[in-house]
Amino acid sequence: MPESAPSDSIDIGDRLRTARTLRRLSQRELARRAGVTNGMISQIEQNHSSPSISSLKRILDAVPMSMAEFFADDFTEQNAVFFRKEDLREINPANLLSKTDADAKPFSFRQVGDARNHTLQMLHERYAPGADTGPEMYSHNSEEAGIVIEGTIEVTVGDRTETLHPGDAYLFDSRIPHRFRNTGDCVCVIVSACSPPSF
Amino acid sequence: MPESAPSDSIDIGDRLRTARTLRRLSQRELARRAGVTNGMISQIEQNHSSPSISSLKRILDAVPMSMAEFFADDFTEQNAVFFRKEDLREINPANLLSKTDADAKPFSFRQVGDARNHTLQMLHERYAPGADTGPEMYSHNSEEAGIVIEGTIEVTVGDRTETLHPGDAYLFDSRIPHRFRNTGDCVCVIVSACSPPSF
DNA sequence: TAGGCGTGTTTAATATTTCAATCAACCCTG
DNA sequence: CAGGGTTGATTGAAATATTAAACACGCCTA
Repeated sequence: MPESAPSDSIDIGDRLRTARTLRRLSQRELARRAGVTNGMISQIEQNHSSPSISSLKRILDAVPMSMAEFFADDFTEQNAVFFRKEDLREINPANLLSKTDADAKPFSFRQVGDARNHTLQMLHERYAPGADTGPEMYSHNSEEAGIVIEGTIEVTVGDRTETLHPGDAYLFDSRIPHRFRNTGDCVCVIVSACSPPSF
Repeated sequence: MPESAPSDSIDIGDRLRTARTLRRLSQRELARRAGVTNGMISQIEQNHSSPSISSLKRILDAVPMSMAEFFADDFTEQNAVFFRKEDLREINPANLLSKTDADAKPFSFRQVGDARNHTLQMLHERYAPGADTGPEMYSHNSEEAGIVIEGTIEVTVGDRTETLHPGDAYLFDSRIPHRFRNTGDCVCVIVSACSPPSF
């Protein structure tokens, strides 16, 4: 009757409990959906029994969560729901090596969570006055959208150009060449989303 | 006594057998390393029993393979060792949308396998005459190296510039700005490696 | 405070996995 | 062809997972 998982083994119990509580399911509710007993869920979560693959599969299907997700190394991070401002990760490659603060750079793209684990990528973007992404050669096969929060930005998509102000928004197929230019004299902030992720 | 895995379930048996034979292990050898019986391996591979997590973990540790790898969706591809020329995937974003053959483009980067699953990325690169990556803004935190196979290429790393000929090679920290230009009049082919992967 | 409803946990019975041993087939080599 | 090596598959006994039901606790309301 193992009480806690040995160090070289995965703590199945903890993982299952985390997965379950993240979805705000009770043991009974999850058990009902999975077609197993609540007692079994309890035993597994306490590492009092090591479920068979078929059992774990049925349970995870009810969460729902894939086996691959369940056993992924960065389990908790991958399932995070809330992110503090300072936890948004800068993904503009040009900013990564520099010691100077990203705020001093022409643009900064801060990503919510880790897009590699999701089909939706959300960015907090910041364009300094004069910043210009240039004609975008990188045309990922996605859709992207955004809303201007602060400042103004000139957006070019295909042959159409508009200057957007706070509250304005855009939505287009990423395959169309696109370009962002801050033609104003103050910082522009945008919240954008892209699906599937482009980085 | 289930004979074959139902469609909504994972074929554990097949996966384990694939993992085992990929490493050229016999059921008995794997069993010995894992500290289980060969009969058990046999039963699992035939889907005559659904192993407990702890058992599967012990077995996979002996392969060795992580649970996450085992349950990854692209199981066989991820463990591929040999790749035919035509299976190298183009990763130059500018080439992906175009219907015209990548060979007509200024550059083509063909990746061996899927770098996302590895810490080493190898590319078969092709530069048309006049092709120029431009001053590389993307400075990933990696090391990269390459050998020129065919043609000539002018490589700039930091403040040093050299023109390399077949057989010549380079090795540098990717954080240093770098640029590749084909100043010759014929195609240049390079085999390069990068670790960790940059795309 | 009693009663109902919600948790998660425990327990004895049952179903399944796992072990140890055996079986059957194949490939060598003498 | 016999003998010893390998391989993977099978079988009844032992160990373990899973079930169904009871248990214990907290929370609300009458």
